[in-house]
Amino acid sequence: MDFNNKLKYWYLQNNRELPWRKTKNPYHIWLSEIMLQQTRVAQGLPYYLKYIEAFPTVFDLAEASEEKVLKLWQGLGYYSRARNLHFTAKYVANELNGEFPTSYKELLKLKGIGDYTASAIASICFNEAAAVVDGNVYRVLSRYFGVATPINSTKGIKEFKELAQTLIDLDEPGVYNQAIMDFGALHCKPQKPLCDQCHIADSCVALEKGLVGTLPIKEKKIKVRKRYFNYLVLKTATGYTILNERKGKGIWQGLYEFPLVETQKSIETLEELVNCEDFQELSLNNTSISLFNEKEIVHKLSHQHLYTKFWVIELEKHAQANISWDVIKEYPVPVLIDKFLTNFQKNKI
DNA sequence: AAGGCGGGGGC
DNA sequence: GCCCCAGCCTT
Repeated sequence: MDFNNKLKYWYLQNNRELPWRKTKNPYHIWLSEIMLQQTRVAQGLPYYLKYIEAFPTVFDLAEASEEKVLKLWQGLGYYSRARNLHFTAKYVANELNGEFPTSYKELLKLKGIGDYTASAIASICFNEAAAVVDGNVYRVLSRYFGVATPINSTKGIKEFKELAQTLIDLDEPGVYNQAIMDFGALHCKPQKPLCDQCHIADSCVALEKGLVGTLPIKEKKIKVRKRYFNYLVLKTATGYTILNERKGKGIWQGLYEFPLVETQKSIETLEELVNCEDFQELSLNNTSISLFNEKEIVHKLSHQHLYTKFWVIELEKHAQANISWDVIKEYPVPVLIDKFLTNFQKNKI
């Protein structure tokens, strides 16, 4: 049997039952593929179900507010995916009459759709022989064929795409693509792969040469930056606070947060906080300020560690405090803020 | 070509 | 602590 038939045979017996596997509706497939970028199936699945329910068609998604789209995405991370998703939904609904493009080449032009996602949609929905290369495919191919080219180098990306393209099943490209990904996710896993019960182990180069633990090869490690956040949680006597939308390029674009005082190192005293320029700009006088979390909260992103303190500020009124505590949970916020809100409101009762 | 972008889970 | 996850976009 060929490599592709062996994988399809494995898939026949071992595939996961997932909601997006019951359909070829490009809207559903697109939604699932965007959500699963750099995301485990277990984490993405509940979001997929929420989205299908809230936005049954691409028109529903197109008509939704950006805030609603981000709110339902809250917690899934990489929020540019949600913004691009919304942009593309509007484009497909308004410019393409709700019909997704039907080829790899055309799909690739849509915002938020790269090589992987265009290949996935084209193969699954339209039977086009476009090979997907995701983290699973890199691992399976590098091990089975003993390819040591770094998977995140320009050369490696090209090489693995070409190799994958020579292997794809021409009759059922969509099934084959999902088969190799499921095989990578469930069987040829990063840690503790199931080599002793693998049906293609006899022709696996990595197993033969003892390279299963070292392949695939990835170069460059990301550096983690430390940041020190102080959030000013206002509480007016009438029950209002301030939330700001994060703009610009950094993390959490489009999400909301309390007024932020960022410093170069951890703030230890109230006096230090009050002397910060960003604090003084809010002109808070006659207030009572207390530190909510005695122990700094460390919120870890893949490339930043955020050392965070929440300062609760009670005051009579404030010109900018226009968000009622009653509706604060309707705003899309980072997980860091959401966890605080849960704790804060629990303690109050 | 390199860097930025979340959050969770496994070990 | 480190690595990885159905990657993409910007510079």
